[in-house]
Parts: sequence; C-alpha cells; structure tokens
Amino acid sequence: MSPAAHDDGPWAWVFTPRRPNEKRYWLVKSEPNVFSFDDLRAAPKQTTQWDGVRNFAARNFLRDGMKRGDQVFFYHSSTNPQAIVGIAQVAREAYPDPTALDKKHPAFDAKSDPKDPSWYAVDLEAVAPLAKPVTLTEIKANKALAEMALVRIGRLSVTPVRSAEWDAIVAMSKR
DNA sequence: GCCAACGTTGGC
DNA sequence: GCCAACGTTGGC
Repeated sequence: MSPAAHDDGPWAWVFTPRRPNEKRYWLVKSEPNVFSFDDLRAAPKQTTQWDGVRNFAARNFLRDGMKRGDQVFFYHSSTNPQAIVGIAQVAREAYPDPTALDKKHPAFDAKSDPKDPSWYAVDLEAVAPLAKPVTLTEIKANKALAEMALVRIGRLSVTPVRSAEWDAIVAMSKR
C-alpha cells in the first residue's frame, strides 16, 4: 500500500496522519433484524467482531482509517425508521476477516489469498445508545449535513464522519 | 480496455 | 416490491 493509494476523492483526509490524540469518527450500518445496537450491548464485553465487509471502499475506511478509540455511529438500515441509534468505539484495529478465510463460512471468499487477505474486520464496543435516535430523514433535512458520506455514498456500510458532523448529530440526539 | 449484463445495497 | 446507484464480471 503506497501512501498515494488514497489520494483521490473527497475522503482522502481520513487516511492522513493524525495530530497527537486526534480522534476520528465513523459510521457503520447494520440491519437491526440481523445485528442491532441492542445485540451489541448484549454481547460479551459489549464487543463484537465487525466482519463481512466486502466492498473495497468500505474496506479501506475500516482497514486504513479506523484507529483504536475512534468513535462510531451505529446506524440501523433497511428498517423503519432508518436511524443512527447509538455510539460505539473501535476496540481493536483491523485484522484479517476470519469469515473470508473460512471455507465453511457463507462469507468465504475463494479469491482472497490467505497470505495477503483482501478483507478485514475490526472489533466494535458499545459506548451508549443515543437518547433519541437521529433518523435519515432528519439528517437529510439538515443542510449542515448535506456533504455527509452517509448521504453522498449511501450504499457504503462503513463511512467517515467529519467532527462537525459528529457534533451536529450528537446535538440532534439530545432530548 | 470497453462496456453490457448482472448482482447487491438500501431508500422509498 | 420497485428501482436507482454502482461495483463486479466477462465477452470481445
């Protein structure tokens, strides 16, 4: 991986070096009937392996962008209403996704070389639910969030969040 | 290397 | 359930 690999695009900044103690922000999506924020809170140590990402852009955010301690919005997709429902954090940085390397697993990828794996996972730990979920409708109605990756590249399951966007959404989540 | 066909995601 | 967006695949 050359340093120039992520130079293109509006999200290149998420791969740049950080100031000391700089924290960055992310958003992950999950269908709540598959794995909900409550499921995360009920998991051992309120932590789970965030695996199964099979999109290269999402993989890059997850593998090269996410650092331990980064804060992560947990978004419920394909449900009514779609909304950010909680906050998690990166408990373990990227490691090869075991589900991609396990022949018996439905998410096994035969094209991924075990010596140079294509796919990565992180561990996410629940921090707290939002007092009030922030819906996609509310996000789209807020002009300050018009450039948010969630809005601009809606299909991606892992997206960066700017600190100003993070703060705006946290404010929207207060009762 | 182009591009049509196909598959997936996820909002509506 | 439909379909827009877009990534992947494969024929040429």
